[in-house]
Amino acid sequence: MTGAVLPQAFYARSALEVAPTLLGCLLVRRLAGHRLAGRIVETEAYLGTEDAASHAYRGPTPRNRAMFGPPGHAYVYFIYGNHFCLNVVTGVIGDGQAVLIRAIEPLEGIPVMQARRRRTAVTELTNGPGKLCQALAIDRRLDGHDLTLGEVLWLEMGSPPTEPIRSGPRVGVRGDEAALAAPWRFYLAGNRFVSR
DNA sequence: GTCAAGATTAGT
DNA sequence: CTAATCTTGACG
Repeated sequence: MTGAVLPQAFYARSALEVAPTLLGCLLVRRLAGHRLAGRIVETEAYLGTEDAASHAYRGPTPRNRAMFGPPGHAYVYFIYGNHFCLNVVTGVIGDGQAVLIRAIEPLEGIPVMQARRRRTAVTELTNGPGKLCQALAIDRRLDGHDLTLGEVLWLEMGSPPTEPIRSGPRVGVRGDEAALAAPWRFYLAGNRFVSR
């Protein structure tokens, strides 16, 4: 059903299954009475303690504790002194798996997003993990938030994407050779809101 | 306490 | 290509 809030069962699978399945789903933010929403066009899967590129690689810490919690919750972290990134936790408690939302196609509340990002052109509004968090006012306060409640921040079922799904190596990661080579980035081919 | 690195972005 | 910017986590 299009528009239905994604239930916990959706997230309770491997990040490698969830990441491509999220493409075409809606990311929705309720902010001061506005509904801000966009279609997910790019994701990356991060596994647990066996994935050298994952924040979960060295086990639980105060920062990544949400990753080891229940699926369907948000993991939001701060990076490079300026930016927040949004993940959805997948698998089962203790796995440390998550999917990074890297880009969305803005659909609803675009003027509000533009105001938050100093009138950025629509194509540059949410085509990156840090950019979409700024546009949707996602920060540390939403770390650990339950995305299945349908309040404040959640995901909804969308129409199946018309664009083909592509995959490739993850962007900007460090780690061993296996982590660098793993094709765990998923995106909609030809969509202009995919990051660059 | 100290320090290096970071799942990025904007600007030259 | 490089600077910005500051939190985190490892080490001691």
